[in-house]
Amino acid sequence: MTDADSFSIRQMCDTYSVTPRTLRFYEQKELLFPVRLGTQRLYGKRERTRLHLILRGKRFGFSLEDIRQLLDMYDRDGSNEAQLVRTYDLAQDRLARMEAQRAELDEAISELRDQLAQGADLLARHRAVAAE
Amino acid sequence: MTDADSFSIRQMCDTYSVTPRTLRFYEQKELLFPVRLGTQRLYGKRERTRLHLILRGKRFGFSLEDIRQLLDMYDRDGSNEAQLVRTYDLAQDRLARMEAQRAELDEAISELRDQLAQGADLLARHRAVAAE
DNA sequence: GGATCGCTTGACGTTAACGTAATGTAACGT
DNA sequence: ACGTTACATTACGTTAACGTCAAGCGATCC
Repeated sequence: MTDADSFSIRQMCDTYSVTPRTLRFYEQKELLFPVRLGTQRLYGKRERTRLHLILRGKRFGFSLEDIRQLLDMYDRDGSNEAQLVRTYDLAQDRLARMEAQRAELDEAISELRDQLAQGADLLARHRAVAAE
Repeated sequence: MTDADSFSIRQMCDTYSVTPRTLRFYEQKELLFPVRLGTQRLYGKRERTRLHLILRGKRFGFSLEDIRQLLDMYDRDGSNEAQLVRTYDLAQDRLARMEAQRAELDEAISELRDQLAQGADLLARHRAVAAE
């Protein structure tokens, strides 16, 4: 921790439960851009939130390439309007997809709940028979 | 459509937007078990709901192996109690994970919404400047 | 000053989830 | 009978996302 609040690669790995190889891989794929102190990597606040978003994206089944585009969206310059509008549209699209995903997830959850209720029922009857 | 409501492989592909290769692959991995009429595959109602669940699972980032175990859960015999209990526990575990995922998804959605609001703001100011 | 520790950079290996190409056969129209 | 269509099997190829292994550098501990 040379400077202010920078993490070493090890601290990152421990904090986020990933391997060094994974972090270097993400860097190579231009998902992360740690500062270099000599040869070492230093991960500031920005890189940490980025990693957070990456891992979350993965849990939702997005590919790293998808995620990279999402991340790019997060820190666009906003200097020219066309660019800005394009980014905005992209984000809206993404939002719509995530809301759809949530609807589906809700459906899946309630189905699973039914399934569980049936299972509990079956178990109860099974025990009733066994107890006679 | 030889019998009652069986789908051919092509009908399946068209209905669910997958390739024949994918269906055969799922069969090889024991996720689907179409009936054979001679050499042809016939997909009944059961196989169709299974495929539906498979595709949904994929969209949530589950691996095929994960999904296979889930599917097995759906049509267990329930003959012996130990088995039944194990299945029940597994399902509860799965439910917990999905609910966690939903919470995370909600978080991600509201973050994205904030992001969008900021974007709209930036755009508005950008235009205000340009209009003077 | 030698060993260890933590990090580095290649480079090749691995697994999942299919794609693709080659070849074969069963049914069907003409 | 023949060609086309629709399906089949077998087998090798591909991409993403890392794992693993080899070899080297820089600081630190003894």
